[in-house]
Amino acid sequence: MNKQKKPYHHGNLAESLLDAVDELATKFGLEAVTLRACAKLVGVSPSSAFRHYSDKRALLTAFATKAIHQLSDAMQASKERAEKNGNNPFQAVGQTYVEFALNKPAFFRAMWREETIYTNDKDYIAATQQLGSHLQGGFADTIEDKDPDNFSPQELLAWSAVHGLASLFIDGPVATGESKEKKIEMAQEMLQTLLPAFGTNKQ
Amino acid sequence: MNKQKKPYHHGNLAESLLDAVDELATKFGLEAVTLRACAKLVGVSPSSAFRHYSDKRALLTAFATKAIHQLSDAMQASKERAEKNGNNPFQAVGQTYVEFALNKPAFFRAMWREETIYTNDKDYIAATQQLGSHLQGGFADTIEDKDPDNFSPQELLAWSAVHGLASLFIDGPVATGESKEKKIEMAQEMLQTLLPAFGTNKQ
DNA sequence: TGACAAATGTAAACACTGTTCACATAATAA
DNA sequence: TTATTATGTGAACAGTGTTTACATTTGTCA
Repeated sequence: MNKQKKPYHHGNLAESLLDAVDELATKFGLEAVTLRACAKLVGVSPSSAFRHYSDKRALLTAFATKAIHQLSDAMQASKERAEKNGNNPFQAVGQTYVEFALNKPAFFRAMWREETIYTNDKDYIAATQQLGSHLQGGFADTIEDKDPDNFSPQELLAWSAVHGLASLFIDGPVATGESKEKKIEMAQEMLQTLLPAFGTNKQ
Repeated sequence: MNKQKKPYHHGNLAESLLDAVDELATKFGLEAVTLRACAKLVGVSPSSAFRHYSDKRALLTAFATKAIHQLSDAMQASKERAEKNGNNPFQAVGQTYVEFALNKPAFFRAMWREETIYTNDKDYIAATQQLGSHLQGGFADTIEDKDPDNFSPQELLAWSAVHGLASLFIDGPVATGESKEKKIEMAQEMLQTLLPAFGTNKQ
């Protein structure tokens, strides 16, 4: 009956609150994420959250930042895997982007919410820049332009295509009733169609 | 001093509430749209809204539907203008899509919010289908496939590209500090880059 | 060791939110 | 006219983010 008395101090509340956002957003959607529900889930009083985050918005910003890092890591891994197996990294990375949105829609939504996060937060900006560079990295073998600071029209097109498809899948009227596998297949076809726009028409 | 006594009945409260959502969303963002604020703006008690909308979510659904119709109309007009002037309707329609998001970000956001609107609402679905057909209409001269029921990979690519760019502009980290004109220019370049993906490489 | 300061968690309150319900008023139908 | 329906109201409800004064623990330095 290991009922040990709970200590007054939680230990690492800041991180645990992020986990609570994760769990609630995954289970009930982002709109259902409430400061009080997070606190209850962690087993702590609502006001304690404000010792670690100035705002609910700050908490969501931290969550968005974490989500972006997850996506970055997934893309990086996908790129390396493709290179090792001799596959086109562009296709692989693009597909990973869409797949992430399909698997974790609440995370994907949380990342891009001008109105509910602090988009000028230092860590958030750093995360988006890292994501951008990973995108460019994935494109590197397919798209020639490599100015590391600016996105070329081709790079912007590639990012827009996968980002748009992901958004249309999870929030738009595209393929609403279809299975996840079907959607991934559609993503592959779309990426295939996109290749000729990059001049070097390698497969 | 035309201070006439306000009648007990408003007249067309349902429509006026939509206007209130419009005004508040445009001024303060979608997150600031509150049922009570809408009611106050219209000059009516908060509970009266529930005579016309079962929910706040139903109100937002109606607003989203209206926004989609606006976008549809803008695209239709843009297509006709391009055809009359001998321009590429694809470029015109695509640019209109992005421009709409830039000019009315709150409207654009409101359209695609699985979690805050009833996406299975009859009118909402009808509006999205109309939008889809207008998109296909705009692509008609550029993209060969014309199955009216299903989006071909090329059509999906085209929609994803403009939708993604619009989303990245208003909610993402792309071209954050840039002017609207610069962004429209970027959109044009992106659409130009996209043309080779459609085989028939007409300008 | 002890005293004091900093960090971290709490309870109670605040204004605000969406929503409901009994009621008031107006428009319409019989 | 009367009865019925549609529309708007005021007061209440639970739930929200947030602040404030206070409690408890941890760390620091004599």
